[in-house]
Amino acid sequence: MSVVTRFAPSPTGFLHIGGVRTALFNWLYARHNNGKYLLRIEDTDRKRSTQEAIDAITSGLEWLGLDADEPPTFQSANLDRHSEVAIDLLNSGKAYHCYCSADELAAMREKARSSGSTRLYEGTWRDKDPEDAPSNVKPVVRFKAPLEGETVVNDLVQGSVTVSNAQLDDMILLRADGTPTYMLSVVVDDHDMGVTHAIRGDDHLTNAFRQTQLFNAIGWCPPAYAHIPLIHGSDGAKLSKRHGALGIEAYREMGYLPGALLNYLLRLGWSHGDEEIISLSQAIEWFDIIDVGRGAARIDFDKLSSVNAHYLHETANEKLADLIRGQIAERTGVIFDASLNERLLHALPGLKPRAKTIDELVDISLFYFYDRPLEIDSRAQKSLDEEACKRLGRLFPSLANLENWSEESIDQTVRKFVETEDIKLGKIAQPLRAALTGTNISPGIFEVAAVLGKTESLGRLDDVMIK
RNA sequence: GACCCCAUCGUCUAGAGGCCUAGGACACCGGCCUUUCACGCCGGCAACACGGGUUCAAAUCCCGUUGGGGUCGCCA
Repeated sequence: MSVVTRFAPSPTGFLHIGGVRTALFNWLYARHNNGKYLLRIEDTDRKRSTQEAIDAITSGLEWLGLDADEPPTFQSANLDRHSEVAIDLLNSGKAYHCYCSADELAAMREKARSSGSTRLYEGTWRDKDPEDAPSNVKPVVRFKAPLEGETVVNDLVQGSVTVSNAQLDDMILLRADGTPTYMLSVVVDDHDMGVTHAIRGDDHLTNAFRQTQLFNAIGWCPPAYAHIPLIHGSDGAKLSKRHGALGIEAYREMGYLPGALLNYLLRLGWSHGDEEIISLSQAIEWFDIIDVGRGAARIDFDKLSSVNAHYLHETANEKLADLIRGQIAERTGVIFDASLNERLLHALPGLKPRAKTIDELVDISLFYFYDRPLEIDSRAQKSLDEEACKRLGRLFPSLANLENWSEESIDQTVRKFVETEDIKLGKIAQPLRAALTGTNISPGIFEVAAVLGKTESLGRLDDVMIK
Protein backbone atom coordinates (compact mmCIF):
# COMPACT_ATOMS: atom_id res chain seq x y z
CA MET A 1 0.00 0.00 0.00
CA SER A 2 1.46 3.32 -0.95
CA VAL A 3 1.82 6.00 1.69
CA VAL A 4 -0.57 8.96 1.85
CA THR A 5 0.01 11.68 4.43
CA ARG A 6 -1.75 14.93 5.05
CA PHE A 7 -1.30 18.22 6.78
CA ALA A 8 -4.64 19.45 8.11
CA PRO A 9 -4.48 22.95 9.53
CA SER A 10 -7.55 24.87 10.57
CA PRO A 11 -7.60 28.36 9.10
CA THR A 12 -8.48 30.12 12.32
CA GLY A 13 -5.14 31.80 12.81
CA PHE A 14 -1.74 31.96 11.25
CA LEU A 15 0.51 29.10 10.28
CA HIS A 16 2.83 28.75 13.24
CA ILE A 17 6.15 27.02 13.57
CA GLY A 18 4.72 23.86 15.09
CA GLY A 19 2.35 23.52 12.18
CA VAL A 20 5.20 23.98 9.77
CA ARG A 21 7.11 21.17 11.41
CA THR A 22 4.05 18.92 11.23
CA ALA A 23 3.72 19.76 7.54
CA LEU A 24 7.43 19.11 7.04
CA PHE A 25 7.32 15.70 8.69
CA ASN A 26 4.26 14.68 6.68
CA TRP A 27 5.88 15.96 3.50
CA LEU A 28 9.17 14.18 4.19
CA TYR A 29 7.53 10.94 5.14
CA ALA A 30 5.51 10.90 1.92
CA ARG A 31 8.53 11.82 -0.19
CA HIS A 32 10.71 9.25 1.53
CA ASN A 33 8.20 6.54 0.76
CA ASN A 34 7.38 7.74 -2.72
CA GLY A 35 3.88 8.40 -1.52
CA LYS A 36 1.53 11.34 -1.64
CA TYR A 37 1.40 14.40 0.59
CA LEU A 38 -1.96 16.17 0.78
CA LEU A 39 -3.16 19.44 2.21
CA ARG A 40 -6.57 19.63 3.83
CA ILE A 41 -7.96 22.88 5.13
CA GLU A 42 -10.18 22.14 8.12
CA ASP A 43 -12.57 25.00 7.76
CA THR A 44 -15.71 23.49 9.24
CA ASP A 45 -15.87 26.19 11.88
CA ARG A 46 -17.30 28.84 9.61
CA LYS A 47 -17.37 31.47 12.28
CA ARG A 48 -13.67 31.34 12.98
CA SER A 49 -12.25 30.38 9.60
CA THR A 50 -10.99 33.25 7.51
CA GLN A 51 -9.81 33.63 3.97
CA GLU A 52 -6.88 35.59 5.36
CA ALA A 53 -5.74 32.58 7.35
CA ILE A 54 -6.16 30.30 4.35
CA ASP A 55 -3.98 32.63 2.32
CA ALA A 56 -1.37 32.77 5.07
CA ILE A 57 -1.19 28.99 5.21
CA THR A 58 -1.00 28.59 1.47
CA SER A 59 1.61 31.24 0.88
CA GLY A 60 3.63 30.10 3.88
CA LEU A 61 3.81 26.54 2.64
CA GLU A 62 4.60 27.75 -0.83
CA TRP A 63 7.45 29.90 0.45
CA LEU A 64 8.86 26.90 2.26
CA GLY A 65 8.51 24.69 -0.78
CA LEU A 66 6.27 22.14 0.94
CA ASP A 67 4.17 21.48 -2.11
CA ALA A 68 1.19 19.15 -1.95
CA ASP A 69 0.63 16.53 -4.60
CA GLU A 70 -2.96 17.51 -5.20
CA PRO A 71 -4.96 20.72 -4.91
CA PRO A 72 -5.98 21.36 -1.31
CA THR A 73 -9.15 19.78 0.02
CA PHE A 74 -11.54 22.05 1.85
CA GLN A 75 -13.30 20.14 4.55
CA SER A 76 -16.34 22.38 4.30
CA ALA A 77 -16.94 20.99 0.81
CA ASN A 78 -17.52 17.51 2.23
CA LEU A 79 -20.09 18.39 4.88
CA ASP A 80 -22.92 16.45 3.23
CA ARG A 81 -20.83 13.34 3.02
CA HIS A 82 -19.88 13.64 6.70
CA SER A 83 -23.52 13.98 7.69
CA GLU A 84 -24.47 10.94 5.64
CA VAL A 85 -22.04 8.82 7.57
CA ALA A 86 -23.56 10.03 10.82
CA ILE A 87 -27.04 9.24 9.59
CA ASP A 88 -25.91 5.74 8.67
CA LEU A 89 -24.56 5.32 12.16
CA LEU A 90 -27.86 6.56 13.53
CA ASN A 91 -29.83 4.13 11.40
CA SER A 92 -27.68 1.21 12.42
CA GLY A 93 -28.08 2.04 16.08
CA LYS A 94 -24.49 3.12 16.60
CA ALA A 95 -25.49 6.68 17.29
CA TYR A 96 -28.47 8.38 18.91
CA HIS A 97 -30.21 11.70 19.40
CA CYS A 98 -29.43 13.61 22.54
CA TYR A 99 -31.69 16.39 23.77
CA CYS A 100 -29.69 17.68 26.68
CA SER A 101 -29.60 21.42 27.17
CA ALA A 102 -26.47 23.46 27.65
CA ASP A 103 -27.30 23.84 31.31
CA GLU A 104 -27.70 20.13 31.84
CA LEU A 105 -24.40 19.52 30.14
CA ALA A 106 -22.68 22.13 32.25
CA ALA A 107 -24.01 20.48 35.38
CA MET A 108 -22.74 17.09 34.26
CA ARG A 109 -19.33 18.53 33.52
CA GLU A 110 -19.21 20.11 36.93
CA LYS A 111 -20.16 16.86 38.58
CA ALA A 112 -17.66 14.83 36.57
CA ARG A 113 -14.85 17.15 37.41
CA SER A 114 -15.49 17.24 41.10
CA SER A 115 -15.78 13.47 41.21
CA GLY A 116 -12.55 13.09 39.27
CA SER A 117 -14.00 11.61 36.13
CA THR A 118 -13.05 12.28 32.54
CA ARG A 119 -16.35 11.03 31.32
CA LEU A 120 -18.19 14.28 31.01
CA TYR A 121 -21.41 13.27 29.35
CA GLU A 122 -23.39 10.71 31.29
CA GLY A 123 -25.14 9.15 28.32
CA THR A 124 -28.49 10.43 29.44
CA TRP A 125 -30.24 9.86 26.11
CA ARG A 126 -28.27 6.78 25.13
CA ASP A 127 -31.07 4.39 26.00
CA LYS A 128 -33.99 6.72 26.45
CA ASP A 129 -37.07 6.26 24.40
CA PRO A 130 -37.17 8.83 21.57
CA GLU A 131 -40.84 9.23 22.47
CA ASP A 132 -39.74 11.14 25.54
CA ALA A 133 -37.95 13.72 23.44
CA PRO A 134 -38.94 17.29 24.15
CA SER A 135 -40.46 18.80 21.05
CA ASN A 136 -38.94 22.20 21.52
CA VAL A 137 -35.31 21.04 21.56
CA LYS A 138 -33.27 20.30 18.46
CA PRO A 139 -31.16 17.25 19.21
CA VAL A 140 -27.50 16.58 18.50
CA VAL A 141 -26.36 13.19 17.28
CA ARG A 142 -24.03 11.36 19.61
CA PHE A 143 -21.83 8.37 18.97
CA LYS A 144 -22.66 5.30 21.03
CA ALA A 145 -19.18 4.64 22.32
CA PRO A 146 -18.23 1.30 23.86
CA LEU A 147 -18.77 1.31 27.60
CA GLU A 148 -16.35 -1.43 28.51
CA GLY A 149 -12.93 -2.62 27.48
CA GLU A 150 -10.19 -0.36 26.29
CA THR A 151 -9.03 1.38 23.15
CA VAL A 152 -5.45 1.03 22.01
CA VAL A 153 -3.56 3.34 19.69
CA ASN A 154 -0.33 1.92 18.37
CA ASP A 155 1.38 5.22 17.90
CA LEU A 156 4.43 5.31 15.68
CA VAL A 157 6.14 7.80 17.97
CA GLN A 158 4.68 7.21 21.41
CA GLY A 159 4.34 3.46 21.20
CA SER A 160 1.30 1.57 22.32
CA VAL A 161 -1.04 3.83 24.27
CA THR A 162 -4.08 2.42 26.00
CA VAL A 163 -7.05 4.10 27.57
CA SER A 164 -10.00 2.59 29.33
CA ASN A 165 -13.25 3.08 27.44
CA ALA A 166 -14.85 4.14 30.70
CA GLN A 167 -12.86 7.34 30.33
CA LEU A 168 -14.41 8.26 27.02
CA ASP A 169 -17.94 9.59 26.74
CA ASP A 170 -20.31 9.71 23.80
CA MET A 171 -18.95 12.37 21.50
CA ILE A 172 -21.16 14.57 19.38
CA LEU A 173 -21.16 13.70 15.69
CA LEU A 174 -23.75 16.18 14.42
CA ARG A 175 -24.52 19.49 16.04
CA ALA A 176 -28.07 20.65 16.68
CA ASP A 177 -27.96 22.54 13.39
CA GLY A 178 -27.05 19.31 11.61
CA THR A 179 -23.45 20.21 10.81
CA PRO A 180 -20.75 17.61 11.49
CA THR A 181 -18.17 18.09 14.20
CA TYR A 182 -14.43 17.92 13.76
CA MET A 183 -14.17 14.42 15.17
CA LEU A 184 -16.51 13.03 12.52
CA SER A 185 -15.13 15.09 9.66
CA VAL A 186 -11.56 14.05 10.30
CA VAL A 187 -12.44 10.40 10.33
CA VAL A 188 -14.50 10.53 7.16
CA ASP A 189 -12.01 12.68 5.28
CA ASP A 190 -9.00 10.66 6.34
CA HIS A 191 -10.78 7.59 5.08
CA ASP A 192 -12.05 9.14 1.85
CA MET A 193 -8.67 10.65 1.05
CA GLY A 194 -6.98 7.33 1.64
CA VAL A 195 -4.71 8.68 4.35
CA THR A 196 -2.44 5.91 5.56
CA HIS A 197 -0.37 7.89 8.06
CA ALA A 198 -1.62 10.74 10.21
CA ILE A 199 1.37 12.64 11.53
CA ARG A 200 0.22 15.44 13.80
CA GLY A 201 0.90 17.25 17.05
CA ASP A 202 0.87 15.45 20.36
CA ASP A 203 -2.14 17.51 21.40
CA HIS A 204 -4.22 15.21 19.20
CA LEU A 205 -3.20 12.04 20.99
CA THR A 206 -6.38 11.83 23.04
CA ASN A 207 -8.44 12.48 19.91
CA ALA A 208 -6.88 9.40 18.38
CA PHE A 209 -8.80 7.19 20.82
CA ARG A 210 -12.16 8.61 19.85
CA GLN A 211 -11.30 8.56 16.20
CA THR A 212 -10.19 4.96 16.46
CA GLN A 213 -13.53 4.05 18.04
CA LEU A 214 -15.37 5.81 15.26
CA PHE A 215 -13.35 4.11 12.57
CA ASN A 216 -14.10 0.77 14.14
CA ALA A 217 -17.82 1.49 14.44
CA ILE A 218 -18.08 2.49 10.80
CA GLY A 219 -16.06 -0.53 9.83
CA TRP A 220 -13.09 1.31 8.40
CA CYS A 221 -9.44 0.87 9.22
CA PRO A 222 -7.85 3.86 10.95
CA PRO A 223 -4.61 5.28 9.59
CA ALA A 224 -1.35 4.73 11.42
CA TYR A 225 -0.95 7.56 13.89
CA ALA A 226 2.25 9.39 14.73
CA HIS A 227 1.91 12.05 17.39
CA ILE A 228 4.95 14.24 17.40
CA PRO A 229 5.90 16.26 20.47
CA LEU A 230 4.93 19.89 20.60
CA ILE A 231 7.40 22.72 20.29
CA HIS A 232 7.69 24.85 23.39
CA GLY A 233 8.83 28.42 23.79
CA SER A 234 12.30 29.14 25.12
CA ASP A 235 10.77 29.32 28.59
CA GLY A 236 9.47 25.77 28.31
CA ALA A 237 5.84 26.78 28.21
CA LYS A 238 3.50 25.96 25.39
CA LEU A 239 4.11 27.89 22.23
CA SER A 240 0.69 29.41 21.94
CA LYS A 241 -0.64 32.52 20.34
CA ARG A 242 -0.87 34.10 23.73
CA HIS A 243 2.79 33.54 24.40
CA GLY A 244 3.87 35.45 21.36
CA ALA A 245 4.10 32.55 18.94
CA LEU A 246 4.63 33.91 15.48
CA GLY A 247 3.24 33.15 12.07
CA ILE A 248 5.64 31.78 9.52
CA GLU A 249 5.57 35.07 7.65
CA ALA A 250 7.11 36.73 10.69
CA TYR A 251 10.13 34.45 10.38
CA ARG A 252 10.39 35.41 6.76
CA GLU A 253 10.31 39.06 7.72
CA MET A 254 12.98 38.52 10.35
CA GLY A 255 15.29 37.46 7.56
CA TYR A 256 15.34 33.70 7.85
CA LEU A 257 15.74 31.56 4.74
CA PRO A 258 13.18 28.81 4.10
CA GLY A 259 15.84 26.11 3.77
CA ALA A 260 17.38 27.11 7.08
CA LEU A 261 14.05 27.15 8.84
CA LEU A 262 13.23 23.69 7.54
CA ASN A 263 16.66 22.37 8.52
CA TYR A 264 16.30 23.79 12.01
CA LEU A 265 12.78 22.45 12.45
CA LEU A 266 13.82 19.05 11.16
CA ARG A 267 16.45 18.77 13.88
CA LEU A 268 13.93 19.70 16.53
CA GLY A 269 12.79 16.27 17.57
CA TRP A 270 14.39 14.31 14.79
CA SER A 271 18.00 13.37 14.26
CA HIS A 272 20.28 11.31 12.12
CA GLY A 273 23.37 10.68 14.24
CA ASP A 274 25.46 13.81 14.57
CA GLU A 275 24.28 15.42 11.36
CA GLU A 276 23.33 19.07 11.70
CA ILE A 277 23.26 20.61 8.25
CA ILE A 278 20.95 18.47 6.19
CA SER A 279 19.76 19.28 2.70
CA LEU A 280 16.16 18.59 1.79
CA SER A 281 17.13 15.78 -0.55
CA GLN A 282 19.28 14.25 2.14
CA ALA A 283 16.39 14.61 4.57
CA ILE A 284 14.06 12.80 2.19
CA GLU A 285 16.52 9.95 2.01
CA TRP A 286 17.02 9.74 5.77
CA PHE A 287 13.68 10.69 7.26
CA ASP A 288 11.72 8.08 9.13
CA ILE A 289 9.22 8.40 11.93
CA ILE A 290 11.15 5.89 14.00
CA ASP A 291 13.81 8.56 14.52
CA VAL A 292 11.41 11.16 15.86
CA GLY A 293 12.05 11.87 19.53
CA ARG A 294 9.35 11.70 22.18
CA GLY A 295 10.14 14.68 24.34
CA ALA A 296 8.99 18.22 23.64
CA ALA A 297 11.65 20.60 22.34
CA ARG A 298 12.17 24.27 23.03
CA ILE A 299 12.72 26.69 20.25
CA ASP A 300 16.18 28.28 20.32
CA PHE A 301 16.63 31.35 18.19
CA ASP A 302 20.41 31.31 18.59
CA LYS A 303 20.62 27.96 16.94
CA LEU A 304 18.12 28.95 14.28
CA SER A 305 20.30 31.96 13.50
CA SER A 306 23.37 29.84 13.34
CA VAL A 307 21.76 27.43 10.88
CA ASN A 308 20.44 30.38 8.93
CA ALA A 309 23.93 31.88 8.77
CA HIS A 310 25.18 28.68 7.25
CA TYR A 311 22.51 28.71 4.56
CA LEU A 312 23.00 32.41 3.95
CA HIS A 313 26.72 31.93 3.36
CA GLU A 314 26.00 29.17 0.88
CA THR A 315 23.48 31.15 -1.11
CA ALA A 316 24.68 32.50 -4.46
CA ASN A 317 25.36 36.23 -4.62
CA GLU A 318 22.87 36.78 -7.42
CA LYS A 319 20.11 35.20 -5.37
CA LEU A 320 21.03 37.19 -2.30
CA ALA A 321 21.13 40.39 -4.34
CA ASP A 322 17.58 39.69 -5.51
CA LEU A 323 16.51 39.16 -1.93
CA ILE A 324 17.90 42.40 -0.53
CA ARG A 325 17.89 44.90 -3.39
CA GLY A 326 14.37 46.07 -2.66
CA GLN A 327 15.01 46.70 1.01
CA ILE A 328 18.23 48.55 0.31
CA ALA A 329 16.50 50.78 -2.19
CA GLU A 330 13.72 51.43 0.27
CA ARG A 331 16.04 52.38 3.09
CA THR A 332 18.61 54.41 1.21
CA GLY A 333 16.40 55.88 -1.46
CA VAL A 334 18.72 54.81 -4.25
CA ILE A 335 17.45 53.53 -7.55
CA PHE A 336 19.33 50.48 -8.72
CA ASP A 337 20.89 50.86 -12.14
CA ALA A 338 23.42 48.58 -13.79
CA SER A 339 26.38 50.05 -11.95
CA LEU A 340 24.79 49.86 -8.50
CA ASN A 341 23.74 46.30 -9.22
CA GLU A 342 27.33 45.58 -10.11
CA ARG A 343 28.43 47.22 -6.87
CA LEU A 344 26.04 45.09 -4.84
CA LEU A 345 27.22 41.91 -6.48
CA HIS A 346 30.86 42.77 -5.82
CA ALA A 347 30.10 43.76 -2.25
CA LEU A 348 28.29 40.55 -1.33
CA PRO A 349 31.26 38.18 -0.91
CA GLY A 350 32.70 40.46 1.77
CA LEU A 351 29.34 41.14 3.38
CA LYS A 352 27.98 37.62 3.50
CA PRO A 353 30.17 36.13 6.23
CA ARG A 354 29.28 39.01 8.50
CA ALA A 355 25.52 38.42 8.49
CA LYS A 356 23.37 35.72 10.01
CA THR A 357 20.05 36.83 8.61
CA ILE A 358 18.82 38.63 5.53
CA ASP A 359 17.95 41.55 7.75
CA GLU A 360 21.47 41.86 9.03
CA LEU A 361 22.78 41.57 5.52
CA VAL A 362 20.67 44.53 4.48
CA ASP A 363 21.86 46.52 7.49
CA ILE A 364 25.53 46.07 6.78
CA SER A 365 25.11 46.66 3.04
CA LEU A 366 23.56 50.09 3.35
CA PHE A 367 26.78 52.10 3.57
CA TYR A 368 27.64 51.10 0.03
CA PHE A 369 24.56 52.90 -1.21
CA TYR A 370 24.02 56.03 0.83
CA ASP A 371 24.46 59.30 -0.99
CA ARG A 372 27.38 61.57 -0.15
CA PRO A 373 28.19 63.13 2.14
CA LEU A 374 27.99 60.12 4.43
CA GLU A 375 26.63 60.39 7.91
CA ILE A 376 29.52 59.40 10.20
CA ASP A 377 28.41 57.56 13.33
CA SER A 378 29.84 58.45 16.72
CA ARG A 379 32.24 55.53 16.96
CA ALA A 380 33.66 56.23 13.53
CA GLN A 381 33.91 59.88 14.40
CA LYS A 382 36.49 59.00 17.04
CA SER A 383 38.98 57.81 14.45
CA LEU A 384 38.48 60.97 12.42
CA ASP A 385 40.31 63.49 14.58
CA GLU A 386 42.18 66.36 12.98
CA GLU A 387 45.39 64.43 12.67
CA ALA A 388 43.65 61.55 10.93
CA CYS A 389 41.85 63.86 8.54
CA LYS A 390 45.10 65.54 7.61
CA ARG A 391 46.71 62.17 7.08
CA LEU A 392 43.84 61.18 4.78
CA GLY A 393 44.57 64.43 2.95
CA ARG A 394 48.17 63.36 2.41
CA LEU A 395 47.10 59.90 1.26
CA PHE A 396 44.57 61.27 -1.22
CA PRO A 397 46.93 62.26 -4.07
CA SER A 398 48.55 58.86 -4.38
CA LEU A 399 45.14 57.20 -4.51
CA ALA A 400 43.91 59.77 -7.00
CA ASN A 401 46.88 58.94 -9.18
CA LEU A 402 46.08 55.24 -9.24
CA GLU A 403 45.27 54.19 -12.76
CA ASN A 404 44.28 50.64 -12.01
CA TRP A 405 41.77 50.86 -9.14
CA SER A 406 41.81 47.40 -7.58
CA GLU A 407 41.95 45.91 -4.13
CA GLU A 408 45.59 44.97 -4.67
CA SER A 409 46.72 48.31 -5.97
CA ILE A 410 44.92 50.21 -3.21
CA ASP A 411 46.46 47.86 -0.67
CA GLN A 412 49.94 48.50 -2.07
CA THR A 413 49.44 52.23 -2.19
CA VAL A 414 48.25 52.45 1.39
CA ARG A 415 51.04 50.22 2.67
CA LYS A 416 53.59 52.34 0.89
CA PHE A 417 52.03 55.39 2.52
CA VAL A 418 52.29 53.70 5.91
CA GLU A 419 56.01 53.22 5.34
CA THR A 420 56.71 56.79 4.37
CA GLU A 421 54.67 58.10 7.29
CA ASP A 422 56.22 55.48 9.58
CA ILE A 423 52.90 54.57 11.23
CA LYS A 424 50.99 51.39 11.90
CA LEU A 425 48.50 50.27 9.30
CA GLY A 426 45.65 50.74 11.73
CA LYS A 427 46.43 54.45 11.99
CA ILE A 428 45.27 54.96 8.44
CA ALA A 429 43.02 51.96 7.93
CA GLN A 430 40.51 52.97 10.58
CA PRO A 431 40.18 56.61 9.46
CA LEU A 432 39.84 55.31 5.92
CA ARG A 433 37.08 52.98 7.06
CA ALA A 434 35.30 55.79 8.84
CA ALA A 435 35.49 58.01 5.76
CA LEU A 436 34.43 55.35 3.31
CA THR A 437 31.73 53.61 5.34
CA GLY A 438 30.71 56.04 8.06
CA THR A 439 31.19 53.27 10.60
CA ASN A 440 34.01 51.45 12.33
CA ILE A 441 32.83 48.01 11.27
CA SER A 442 33.00 46.79 7.69
CA PRO A 443 34.61 44.27 5.38
CA GLY A 444 38.29 44.71 4.57
CA ILE A 445 38.78 48.38 3.79
CA PHE A 446 40.73 47.84 0.58
CA GLU A 447 37.95 45.64 -0.64
CA VAL A 448 35.42 48.29 0.30
CA ALA A 449 37.33 50.94 -1.64
CA ALA A 450 37.59 48.67 -4.64
CA VAL A 451 33.89 47.85 -4.61
CA LEU A 452 32.94 51.49 -4.15
CA GLY A 453 34.96 52.46 -7.21
CA LYS A 454 37.47 55.22 -7.61
CA THR A 455 35.11 58.15 -8.06
CA GLU A 456 32.89 57.34 -5.09
CA SER A 457 35.85 56.47 -2.85
CA LEU A 458 37.75 59.65 -3.61
CA GLY A 459 34.58 61.63 -3.20
CA ARG A 460 33.87 60.18 0.25
CA LEU A 461 37.49 60.81 1.20
CA ASP A 462 37.27 64.37 0.00
CA ASP A 463 34.22 64.90 2.19
CA VAL A 464 36.14 64.41 5.41
CA MET A 465 39.84 64.99 4.74
CA ILE A 466 41.79 68.11 5.49
CA LYS A 467 44.08 69.17 2.69
C1' G B 1 -8.70 17.21 39.69
C1' A B 2 -9.03 12.80 36.20
C1' C B 3 -6.76 10.50 32.06
C1' C B 4 -2.54 10.23 28.80
C1' C B 5 2.51 11.41 27.34
C1' C B 6 7.52 12.81 28.37
C1' A B 7 12.54 13.15 31.18
C1' U B 8 21.08 12.92 28.74
C1' C B 9 25.25 19.48 29.14
C1' G B 10 21.71 26.27 29.61
C1' U B 11 19.28 24.61 24.53
C1' C B 12 18.76 20.83 20.30
C1' U B 13 20.45 16.04 20.47
C1' A B 14 23.92 11.00 19.79
C1' G B 15 23.24 6.74 22.72
C1' A B 16 18.78 0.37 21.18
C1' G B 17 23.05 -3.62 28.50
C1' G B 18 29.48 -3.78 28.12
C1' C B 19 32.53 0.32 22.46
C1' C B 20 30.62 5.93 27.76
C1' U B 21 36.48 8.61 31.29
C1' A B 22 28.78 9.86 27.95
C1' G B 23 29.87 12.07 21.59
C1' G B 24 28.19 16.29 18.25
C1' A B 25 25.82 21.17 17.43
C1' C B 26 24.19 26.13 19.33
C1' A B 27 25.28 29.44 23.24
C1' C B 28 29.22 30.79 26.66
C1' C B 29 34.72 31.37 28.00
C1' G B 30 39.92 31.40 26.33
C1' G B 31 43.62 31.46 22.21
C1' C B 32 45.22 31.89 16.97
C1' C B 33 44.39 34.71 12.43
C1' U B 34 43.76 40.22 11.74
C1' U B 35 43.58 47.41 9.95
C1' U B 36 38.00 46.94 12.68
C1' C B 37 33.89 43.55 13.04
C1' A B 38 32.91 38.97 11.46
C1' C B 39 34.24 34.27 9.11
C1' G B 40 37.65 30.35 9.93
C1' C B 41 40.85 27.30 13.06
C1' C B 42 42.40 25.38 18.01
C1' G B 43 41.13 24.62 23.13
C1' G B 44 37.80 24.91 27.59
C1' C B 45 33.28 24.84 30.74
C1' A B 46 29.01 21.84 30.96
C1' A B 47 24.38 16.52 31.45
C1' C B 48 22.47 10.64 32.19
C1' A B 49 16.19 14.30 37.64
C1' C B 50 15.91 11.19 42.29
C1' G B 51 15.21 6.36 44.83
C1' G B 52 14.71 1.31 44.49
C1' G B 53 15.21 -3.15 41.81
C1' U B 54 16.84 -6.84 37.49
C1' U B 55 21.94 -8.20 35.75
C1' C B 56 28.61 -10.32 36.17
C1' A B 57 27.54 -5.35 33.90
C1' A B 58 22.48 -0.04 33.24
C1' A B 59 22.19 6.56 30.52
C1' U B 60 20.15 2.20 28.23
C1' C B 61 15.30 -2.86 31.14
C1' C B 62 11.30 -2.78 35.41
C1' C B 63 8.81 -0.15 39.58
C1' G B 64 8.08 4.20 42.43
C1' U B 65 8.93 9.51 43.40
C1' U B 66 9.65 14.26 41.57
C1' G B 67 9.40 17.60 37.63
C1' G B 68 7.46 19.13 32.81
C1' G B 69 3.70 18.78 29.01
C1' G B 70 -1.01 17.49 26.64
C1' U B 71 -6.35 16.53 26.80
C1' C B 72 -10.93 16.94 29.21
C1' G B 73 -16.42 22.18 23.89
C1' C B 74 -22.73 21.53 19.81
C1' C B 75 -13.43 24.58 18.54
C1' A B 76 -10.28 22.27 15.44
